[in-house]
Parts: sequence; C-alpha cells; structure tokens
Amino acid sequence: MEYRIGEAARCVGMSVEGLRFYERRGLVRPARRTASGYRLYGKAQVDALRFIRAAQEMGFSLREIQGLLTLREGTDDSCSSMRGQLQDKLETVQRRIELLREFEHDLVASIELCDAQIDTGDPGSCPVLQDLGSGLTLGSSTAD
Amino acid sequence: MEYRIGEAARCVGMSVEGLRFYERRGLVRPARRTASGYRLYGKAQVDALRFIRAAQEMGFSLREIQGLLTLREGTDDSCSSMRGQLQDKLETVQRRIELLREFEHDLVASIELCDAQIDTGDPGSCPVLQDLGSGLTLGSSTAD
DNA sequence: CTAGAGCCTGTACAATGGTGCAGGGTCAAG
DNA sequence: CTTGACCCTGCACCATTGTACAGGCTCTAG
Repeated sequence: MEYRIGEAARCVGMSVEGLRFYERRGLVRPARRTASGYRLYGKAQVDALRFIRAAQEMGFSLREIQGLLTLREGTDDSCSSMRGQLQDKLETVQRRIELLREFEHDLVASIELCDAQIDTGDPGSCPVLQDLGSGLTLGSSTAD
Repeated sequence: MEYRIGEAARCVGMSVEGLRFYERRGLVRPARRTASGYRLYGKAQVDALRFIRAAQEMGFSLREIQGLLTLREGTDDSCSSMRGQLQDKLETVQRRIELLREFEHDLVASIELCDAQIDTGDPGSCPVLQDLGSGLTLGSSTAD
C-alpha cells in the first residue's frame, strides 16, 4: 500500500507540512516519487512517522530521533555494533527515567503540601509557592 | 539591600541579558531605577528570580511561571490553583515515564536478541536489524 | 580628568519544532 | 475541457528561551 502525503499525514495524525518538515530534517524520506513528483510513502515510512511521534512523547528531540531511526534502519549491518548503539540508547533512556522519577517525586511532594494546606481551610499562602521562592523544596538537586 | 543588574544576575546564577529578557517577558521588573536609569533589584525580586529557576527545573514554561508569580502575589485561591498545575505536570511526567519504560523494555529485548546472535558466532544478519526493518520491536505499537 | 567596568536601549541571531502562503503543476470526475 | 482537490517548491513566519553585539551613557578609582 502506498500513500500520498496527505493520506500518510492523516494516517499518523500529522499535517502535510509536518511530513515535509521531517523530510527536510532528514527523518523520513518517502519511499519513492511519482513521475510528476508526488511523494509516495510505504508502510515502513508510516511506521517511522509513528515511531517519531512515540519517541517525541518520550522526550527525544528530533535530532536524537534521527539517530534512533538510523539505528532502526540498520545501515551498519554488524550485530555487535548494533548492540553497542542499543546499549548507549538504553543508558540514555535509563538516565532519563531516573531524572523523571525524581521530578515526579518532587511533584507528588508538592501536591501533598498543597493538599495539607487546603485541608486547613486557610485559603492563602500556598506552601509550594513559598518554598519555590526560597528554593527549599524543589529542583535544587534535580539538575539536568 | 539593593542590587544592580549585574549583582542580581551573579546572585542567582544568570546572565544580565537573562534578567533583561525576563523583564521583557513581564516576569520580574526591578524594584526601581536610579535617576540615570540603572535597574535596582530588591530581595523580593531576587527571590522571584530564584523562583523562576526552580519552577523551570520543575518543567514549567515561562508562560506558566508568569501565572505562578501572579498567584504568588495575590493569595486568594492560589493553593488550589497551584495544585491543579502541579497535577497537570505530574500527569505529563508520569505518561512520559511510562512510555520510556516501554522503550527501555524494547531496548533490553533487542540487546538480548543481539547477544543471542553474537553467541552463535555468526557475524551476519543481526536479528534486531531484521525486526527493526519490519517495525516489530520499537515504538510502532506505541502510537497515540 | 580619564580609563574602564558596568549599565542603557535596540536589534539581530541561534536552535527547536513546526505553520502558512504564493505561485504553479497534477489528477480524476463530470 | 474545466473544476476542484491535491500536490510541488521555496520562502517567510510563529513561539520559546535565551545570547550577542552596536552605539552610547554612568560611575568609580587613580
């Protein structure tokens, strides 16, 4: 099955301009072109586009995703080299998860502070807002 | 204690241009100006600057922070409003962590596949590369 | 008084992740 | 053959979060 750009775009929930933008960025080239120059995307390309969306959700930049796609296409056909790249990505992902967990923890703590304050029935002076000002509760250890 | 822009900047670990940028964005105005136009920041402003840095660490955009700073001034319903924003951030972060865990799992599986292939002593035809080509392993199932 | 650090305004530029439009070609239905 | 939806290229533009520089004023030390 081949898709013209508009169909492919609809198919992955993006705009036509978005697909062309990704192509300019070297992320997803159409499988081929018609004689008249129309882009034609195959299943592999549509999968790649979905992959990009998923990877963006994971917090990867387009530049990083470009690397992931290269990995995915496997231009380097040595299995151990592939393994090395996978390992690198795994470490990146695990580091990212760890940072996000710290962040999550901070957020939960802040929400609990808010809830405690709200329970007092005192509408003023949110403790989180106070703490942010003096840097007590949050973030000071969670640098990127 | 009053600080000129350079002192205030050093004090919170930002650049002079950064402070002026925040001012243009309506985030932190200096307490006053000297007769010759020099910005003078007080403790409240320096606190606000630190607040911004902390809130950025928490993943708030400057636009969101602007709202938080306003909350910080007017104490009316600030705590429950703050709570709502924290809750939103928490959900975003948790979604991201979940996706990353899936991705981590895929990567580990791929690495194991690689290792199994390498153990056979056969240098060619990496199984991960085969799978990636057909979109079996990564991301393609994690569409929105 | 002069040098130099520091400040002022205004503007341009950078990277990221796109959107939108002008001006024109293509394709299928009627 | 015409109409309208769709596609093409190329360029300009948007928001975000700053950085950098030009051209000029101010303040302080020597």
